[in-house]
Amino acid sequence: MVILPDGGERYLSTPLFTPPKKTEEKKKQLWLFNTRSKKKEVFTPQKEGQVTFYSCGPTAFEVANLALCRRFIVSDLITRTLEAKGLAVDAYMNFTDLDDNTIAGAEKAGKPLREYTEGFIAGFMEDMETLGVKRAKGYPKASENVQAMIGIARELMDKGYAYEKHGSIYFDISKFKKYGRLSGIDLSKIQLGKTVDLDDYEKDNPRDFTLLKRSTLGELKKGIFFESEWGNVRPSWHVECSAMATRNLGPTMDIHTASRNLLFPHHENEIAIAEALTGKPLANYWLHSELVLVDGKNMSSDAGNNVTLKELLRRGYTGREVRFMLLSVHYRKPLDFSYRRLDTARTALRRLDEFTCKLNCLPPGGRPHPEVTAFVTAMEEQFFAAMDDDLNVSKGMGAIYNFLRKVYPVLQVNNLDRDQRSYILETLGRMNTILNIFHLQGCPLAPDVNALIQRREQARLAKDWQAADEARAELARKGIVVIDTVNGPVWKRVRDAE
RNA sequence: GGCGGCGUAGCCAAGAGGCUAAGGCAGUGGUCUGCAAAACCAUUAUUCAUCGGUUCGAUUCCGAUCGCCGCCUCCA
Repeated sequence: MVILPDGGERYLSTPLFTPPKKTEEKKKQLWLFNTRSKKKEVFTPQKEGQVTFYSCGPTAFEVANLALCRRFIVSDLITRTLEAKGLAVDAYMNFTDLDDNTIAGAEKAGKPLREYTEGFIAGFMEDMETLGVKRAKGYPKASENVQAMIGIARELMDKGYAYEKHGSIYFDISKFKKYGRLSGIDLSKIQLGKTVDLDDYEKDNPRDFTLLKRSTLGELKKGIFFESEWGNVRPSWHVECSAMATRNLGPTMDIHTASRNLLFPHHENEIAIAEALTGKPLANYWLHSELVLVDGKNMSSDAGNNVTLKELLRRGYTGREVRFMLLSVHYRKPLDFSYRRLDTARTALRRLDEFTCKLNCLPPGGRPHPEVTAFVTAMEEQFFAAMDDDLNVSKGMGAIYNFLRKVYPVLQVNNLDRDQRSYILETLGRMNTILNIFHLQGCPLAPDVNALIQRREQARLAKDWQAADEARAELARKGIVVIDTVNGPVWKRVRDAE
């Protein structure tokens, strides 16, 4: 329930506050696009009030690029939206620290595997922090769950879903009838060997995938191997995710998410492994975010058009600006990255900051505006309705900008009282639990800064422009910009650290 | 070849069978201002890739065409 600063008598009679109960309930449901059904579905967790959530994590062998960042910002968006609805989210995200890439990378870097991957994991966590991504409950690592993976292979062998060949264990796709349902792939029409050098494998059927890979000589020498009844092996990516997801969240999780490019074959294989064992769906809702492009082409290190978050930070952009840019396109649409786009996000964000800053700096003594409270309520309603509609951030931002346009002129002439001001800030705060892009904290005036601002004001009153400009220059040296408004000066930091 | 997706103003981006096709950025005009910077206000698509069809009515549904993107069991 909304707390109305003036007691709300005036507004309680408006239609905003008297919607029929039923439609209100209906509106509050969260609709998510489920890849499995290719439709928006009402989200209902298995256990009331609780959500189990798994997100395919990064491989610890390269610095996170924007495509990866987007994936986790979307997963953060989902988590935060669920939490804003009062649900407790059990979120897990894995680290793939044991696979061809990490082993090859460590080899090339001349480092022990663990030391090599730990470096990337630490860098990744740093990136998530700068992007304002909430921490998951757990971050399982593939290398620390190998016994469970070997156990899965054993069980699949027992159930007749897997076979051994030359020391490697493969999953027999022909035994799993539901294979391909999530991605809608028709195995008989697939072009074999399109991206795989089939000569490297000894599978019965090229469509089968690896569960455990026989260790190579090089791996044995480095101690990267795990003993099993079939000899020394290491697990494949697919069995890793399957094991870590079910181990932490049970046979069926509410939501499994990652980006589109993992849909096939990875998620299909993950499902085959898990469901062959349990007979239960691996996840009730599959959510896939779209890719990040550069000039219309998929961003990847292979394509040579990689842009990392760290590179953007080096260029002076903030994590917040990157987050805002990545958030501003619907998650199921590709996002074409460009610096122009990032600059646009920066400008838009600056305008939002300007608003909250002015709101915070507003001198007391304003008079209540008759319509503002209704504007705020409308914005909040529209915003959360947009989020409930498959996380439509663009639409939600539209509600915010519309609000801004109505309220700015009011703010401009200080026609807001204290209660209205805090009502706006509280509402933005609620929306910010999802967006995490607003700067809502007040402008605490450091005494020396305050003194300078006062000195400048005195000088301006006395029309001593030279002294006024000196004070402004002094403030600039401290990284403070003063903006003169009809309500007096407003100040802000040139660059907010975050 | 198979599967999936996209094409809305200079750029970005929502939308949905019929109410003025949200909003952002840039542009233009104005207000404010000692200067400066910023900000605020106003304004910018007879039209939604093209061509057909369904319909009283489609940009929204269906079909075709053109263009672009992703995936097709290396790895992630």
